[in-house]
Amino acid sequence: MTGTARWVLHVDMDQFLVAVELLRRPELHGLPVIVGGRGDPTERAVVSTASYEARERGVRSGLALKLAVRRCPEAVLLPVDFPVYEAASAQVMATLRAHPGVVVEVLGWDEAFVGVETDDPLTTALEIQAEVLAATRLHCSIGIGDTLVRAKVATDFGKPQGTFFLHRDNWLDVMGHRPTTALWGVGPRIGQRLAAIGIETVAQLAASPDDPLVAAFGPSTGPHIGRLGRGGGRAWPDDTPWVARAHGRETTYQADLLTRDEVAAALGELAGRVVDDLAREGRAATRVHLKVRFAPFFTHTKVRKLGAPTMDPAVLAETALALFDALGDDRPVRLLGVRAEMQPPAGGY
DNA sequence: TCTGGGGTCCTAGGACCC
DNA sequence: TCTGGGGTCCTAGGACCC
Repeated sequence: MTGTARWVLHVDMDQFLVAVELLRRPELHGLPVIVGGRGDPTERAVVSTASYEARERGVRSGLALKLAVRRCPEAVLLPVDFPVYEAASAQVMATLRAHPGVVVEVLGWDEAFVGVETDDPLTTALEIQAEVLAATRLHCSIGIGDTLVRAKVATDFGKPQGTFFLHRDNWLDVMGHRPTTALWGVGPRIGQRLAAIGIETVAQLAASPDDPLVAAFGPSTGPHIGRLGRGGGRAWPDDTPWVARAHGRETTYQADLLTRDEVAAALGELAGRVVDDLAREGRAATRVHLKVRFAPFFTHTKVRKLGAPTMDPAVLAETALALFDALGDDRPVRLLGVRAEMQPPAGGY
């Protein structure tokens, strides 16, 4: 037997929300299916997940439902059903943790990093795919890498229902010619700013010294982006239980809010829900954030430290309304959000 | 033409203190 | 009257992720 090594598997469920819906609606198999909002294309909402058939018609996550049905009029539209997906997700994660000798770091509803020590990570990946399928009747793709970033990026090349390897020896062969935005953690804005300093591709980023990156992005983000380009960074998952830093609630209103009274009532309702979330965990708020999107398109965020940590929804709502008034803007309100940062638990995060 | 709702982490710049 | 360096806290906002 050859020596074992540590590998990171990135397990990602295929078209997760749609796949869960197909379990209870098998007759929809092979059809363009879209899960989003309340399933009503006339409402303000976006696509959460589209089936592969719908993706072929140009429907993507984040696309407005109105536009999605215009692109794919024959699509079957389903409302988002959170409790069902949460239950399926819990089943998936429990299946991963049941594999002998693994360390599991959950990334979201439908994905997780799995650390394994083995001389044959591909066999482990195939075993995990089979175990998840047997337990949940759901398919997943698995990226295998020697770092978290490489495993995460690899998954897309394995979709659907496949696997893909990315490690230090093939990273630049596979990724070098691609735009920097192909990296996990490099979005359109950072991509633009990299291009402005002459870095267009992953290979160019990987070859860049830290200095210009620090100058452009700061002492922490700069070197971090450079590491992303080399596929470097953390090489082992962290299974420490997750502790929330903040809780927030936001709502897009189907009809814009036009008066201060409407805004006040909406803030009271949002603040009440935030307070419920905090109370459930026995946590105290330290700062309140208000997010407002005016019609059309303009987002404004305000932050204020509370005089004393509070879990009184009236105080939270008053604080948020004071912040709103301070904006001094009387345009129609399309979205409101209230978020509370929380005191760290004893012992810190 | 229309853009959800839940989060995380980082930076810039000003205030304030020693 | 003008001038420091360093540190910390706070506000406001940016960017990214699923």
